[in-house]
Parts: sequence; structure tokens; C-alpha cells
Amino acid sequence: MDEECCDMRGMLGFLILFLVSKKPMHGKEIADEIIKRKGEKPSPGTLYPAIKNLREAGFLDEVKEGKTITYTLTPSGKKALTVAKRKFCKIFLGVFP
Amino acid sequence: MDEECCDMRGMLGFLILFLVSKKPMHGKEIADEIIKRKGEKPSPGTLYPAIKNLREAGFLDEVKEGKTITYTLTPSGKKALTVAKRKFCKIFLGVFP
DNA sequence: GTAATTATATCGGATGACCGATATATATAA
DNA sequence: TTATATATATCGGTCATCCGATATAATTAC
Repeated sequence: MDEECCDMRGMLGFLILFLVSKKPMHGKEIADEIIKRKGEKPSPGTLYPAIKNLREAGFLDEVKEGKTITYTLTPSGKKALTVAKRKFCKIFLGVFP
Repeated sequence: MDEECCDMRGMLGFLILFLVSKKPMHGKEIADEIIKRKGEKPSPGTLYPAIKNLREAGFLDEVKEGKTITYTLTPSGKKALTVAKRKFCKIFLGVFP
């Protein structure tokens, strides 16, 4: 419990999946987008394992070009995101203005 | 990482604060509302410590009537919720349809 | 008055999200 | 070619969330 009453821990995988669904990205782009939204940079030790989990769950495909790896959603990832979004919206109904 | 790609761990305090902001409630009512939203019941060992944290942070006032305790937001709790909601909306911008 | 039910509370332990430091590999600069 | 910067990845450890079991206290049922 931080001073802002919640740390929103446990939402990183969901957020990554959502971000990649809007546009295929590589890790650095995902990190930058999270900085814009959360105001703080996720540690590489946080971000890349989270990406790896999504990949191992079959939710992300990767295309390696040189040193960058671009991630896209698999069909299974799209489905998982749909389910998670529906759940998310139901839980937090009314929070958004 | 569960099969739905996120467990939304770390959001319970925020959710409780939001629910109580809409209507003063006691613990059982909060639990029932969470069941409706998440589809599963929070363990008492989860719910009551979370409430206690919010109370000790100065975000909740309590009025005891018999065996039930009704919680309301303190001014500080209202302010914390406002800050947390703004943060939440910024992070998850675009997730809601 | 005793038993059963309900609401609140605590405890120990497990899980896993997260961070900082560090490692590797590719690309760029000098 | 050597040095630097960038992108990705891993490891060890910490901390908070969460659960199941259990406890307390008040209410209701009998």
C-alpha cells in the first residue's frame, strides 16, 4: 500500500498485451510507452521477463531484426486480451469518467 | 501470469476505495460487490487486511454498529482516490471501449 | 441458555511481481 | 579495430498481495 493507495502491481502483462495490440512494438518502444503512461520506467528486469512470459504463454510472436525484436499479438494473444479486457472493464466499471 | 494474462493483483486497495466512495459500506457489502465484479470472492484474509491498511493510512473512517462496521472515505481518502483514479486512467487510457 | 450463524480480524505461508546489477549481442562511432 | 551505445536477457533477492485456516465477538434461532 503506497501513498497513492495502490501500486497496480500485477497489471504489467495486461498492459503490454494491450499496447502491442494497438501497434507492433519492440521492447524499448513498450518501455517508452509505459514511461509515458505510468511516469516511471520499468526496470529491464521487470519488462523483459514479462514479455517472455507472454511469449511463452503463446500470446506474442517475435520478429528479430538486428538487435531489436518486434512483438505482435498471436491469435491466442488477441483472444486472451479480449477476455482480459472484458474482465478489466467489469471490475473497474465506473472508475473511468 | 495466469491464463487471462494478468491477475490484477495490487488493485484491491484501489477497488475498495472506489467502491466505498460510491456508497459507505461494511466489509460484507464490499465483498459482495467484489464478487459481482470479479466473479470470485475475496478471502477474508485478503479483504480485511486490505481494509485495515486503508484505515491505517487514514483513508477510511469506520462506524461500528453491533457486529457490522460501516466504512466511509475520509477527506484524505477522497484525495488519495482522486490521485489514484487519475493515475489509473492515464495508464489504461484506451482500454475502456 | 445453548447452538448456530454472521461479521470482523489475525496468522503463517506461498506466490509472484518487481528491481538492481549484471551479462550478452548487435550496431554505431572514433 | 577499438570503444561506446543500444536492445535484449538473466539472476538473486525483496516485498506486498493474497489465501486458507482459525479466532473473536455479536446476533439470531431454538
